[in-house]
Amino acid sequence: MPDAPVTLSHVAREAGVSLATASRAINGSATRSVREDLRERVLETARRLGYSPDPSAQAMARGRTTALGLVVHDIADPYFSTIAAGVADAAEREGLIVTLASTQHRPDRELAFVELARRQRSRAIILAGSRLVPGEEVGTAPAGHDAALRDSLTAFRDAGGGVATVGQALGDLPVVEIDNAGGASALARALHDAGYRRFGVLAGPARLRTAADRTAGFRDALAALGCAAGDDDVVPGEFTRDGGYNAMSALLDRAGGPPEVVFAVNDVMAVGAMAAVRDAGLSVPGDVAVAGFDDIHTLRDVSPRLTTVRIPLDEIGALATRLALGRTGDDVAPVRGEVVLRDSTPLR
Amino acid sequence: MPDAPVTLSHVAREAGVSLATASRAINGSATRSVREDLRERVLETARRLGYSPDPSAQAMARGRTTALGLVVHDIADPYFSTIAAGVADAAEREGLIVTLASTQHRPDRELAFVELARRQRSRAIILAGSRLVPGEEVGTAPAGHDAALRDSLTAFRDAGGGVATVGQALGDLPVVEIDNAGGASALARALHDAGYRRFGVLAGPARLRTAADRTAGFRDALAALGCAAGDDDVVPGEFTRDGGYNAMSALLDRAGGPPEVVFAVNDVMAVGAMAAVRDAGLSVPGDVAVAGFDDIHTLRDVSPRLTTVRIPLDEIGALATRLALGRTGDDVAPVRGEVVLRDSTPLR
DNA sequence: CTGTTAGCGCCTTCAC
DNA sequence: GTGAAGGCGCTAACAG
Repeated sequence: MPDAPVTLSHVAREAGVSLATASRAINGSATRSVREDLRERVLETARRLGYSPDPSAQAMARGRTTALGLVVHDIADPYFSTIAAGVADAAEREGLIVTLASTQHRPDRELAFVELARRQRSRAIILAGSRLVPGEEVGTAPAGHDAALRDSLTAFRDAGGGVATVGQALGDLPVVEIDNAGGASALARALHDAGYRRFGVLAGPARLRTAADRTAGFRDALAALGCAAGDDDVVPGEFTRDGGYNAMSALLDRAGGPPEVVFAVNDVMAVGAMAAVRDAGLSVPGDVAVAGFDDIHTLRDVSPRLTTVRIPLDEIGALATRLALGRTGDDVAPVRGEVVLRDSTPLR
Repeated sequence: MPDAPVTLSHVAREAGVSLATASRAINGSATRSVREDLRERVLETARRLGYSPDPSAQAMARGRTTALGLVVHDIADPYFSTIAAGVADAAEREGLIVTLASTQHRPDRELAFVELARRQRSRAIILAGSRLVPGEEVGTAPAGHDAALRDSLTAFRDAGGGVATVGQALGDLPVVEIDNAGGASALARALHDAGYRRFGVLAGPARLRTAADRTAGFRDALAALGCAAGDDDVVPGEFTRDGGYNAMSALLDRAGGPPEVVFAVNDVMAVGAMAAVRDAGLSVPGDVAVAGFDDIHTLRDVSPRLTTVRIPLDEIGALATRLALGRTGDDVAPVRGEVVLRDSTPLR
């Protein structure tokens, strides 16, 4: 099976028709149509010759590609890989090719990839992962990063490209808006109902909106219930297993003993936190109860089973894809979390 | 910021040079070079006009793209997402764009994507995920599937494309060869050393080479030690959490009581298996010890901590990328597993 | 060293 | 309904 790239003109010649007819037969022009028998013949020889169109050539002729750019913070993180699975599936259904960028949490790479996708004339761009908290844009996040991203994506959109962000809105771009604050509030209330009164929070990275919103939602609800978590009970950390481990360790080392229950702002951190509790010779939930956020599928079976806020990550990818492609009426797709109480936070 | 795609000819005209010179200045042709002052001038106007080349046009003119195709069974599976992270990182370093295909375990989509990547003139293709066991290719796997895949990839390679497979070899294509059988054998010996004598195996899908190799490696080592697992003790199942859960449930329902230790051929199944044990009112490792394979990072903290065979998944992605790009001398990169004994299989 | 000229593979007016 | 011809943006021989 040698590789003499069979082109449209091969097919046309072989089928005894013109290039134009072959083209119209194979992807059905909007304006012109082709006589049935010719169409048949072209399709048949195309199949026989193993023809398939060159995406680059089509892209150039049409002025737009068939690519869908997906930008995530870290594809190894189950949060993102689950979303990516949804995107990949929906994109395949739409006949689009997914180009993936895993930025490893470096905002500059986020922007660089968006620019790349733009000049590649991608069909659409999906930007997953938290935006930044205004004013906290330091270090790896150049000031104005999100603004630059917004401008670039807006220009892309004005030029006819599809855009969707996942998490929180960026400008007035289409968004799958996750109710992080609301979910965390609901969790706080549920834990309060379960009898907990002394709370700790593993707050994640302060500069990430997602982490900040979950933390704020949780603390606000607690305050409303009259048992606010003090600042000492809120420990920042990375959005990772180790971040959760370290933050929980810090909380345990604190004078005054551990809180009754600790809310880690995502499941991955929660699992790290549980490990820290055990390594300290304590037990979950005996000594400290633990709750997370996301309901990551592969983490659902940790022991004790983890209380969390379920986010339909698998659907979010498909939703974002539809949104980016303008398949939905609205430009905002709200997604709510659902509190799932499990063994890691028994009634108290 | 409107989006009037500025092309090379705009830049050339504006800089007062020919199209060819502009092209050479911007990309640096291999053969020709450009006078310093002209180059300077072209680059400057390019920057000023916000020019950036159209990848599709370049692809067409050059006959090759800058895309790296990555094919996985399921990007939501941590095994693959970890590999993908490595690939994404290495590809970015090489200036390549990753196009992702998540086939959802459908072999036909695997082939379809490879063909797509070929006609797209991708720079390289990385095929991750298990090959099939010869003779077991039924159902969703048309007979000869792997052969077709091999032929297609070989043709791609002969035409100058880079190829790497991950897991086991496919024809004589470059491969990151994971020693699944050896790792499983070592695990069997380690468990035997730890005092276990009655073994069960959650064997995964019989048609997948990876699952079959791990199962065979484990059983062979046991046989050599004189305490072979009977066929009744080997239960097939899906390569997922639910697959592990169901297979373990079946094992527990069996007359004669559970084995002392159960080897699940991957960590995800092992976690499902643990859940099944608990749901049956038994404990791990008190009633049944459990071991897995892969050492998935996010699963490292399940309780009890999971004994497994560690595979350096994060490095494998980078390795496969280098291999596909011919950055390494050899065409075979062997990867061995390392047994990691943890709390889920205490000394007995 | 620079400019001119063909294409790359396909789509799409435009005539027929 | 069909074919011929031009052009998408860029590169790579070719001349000069």
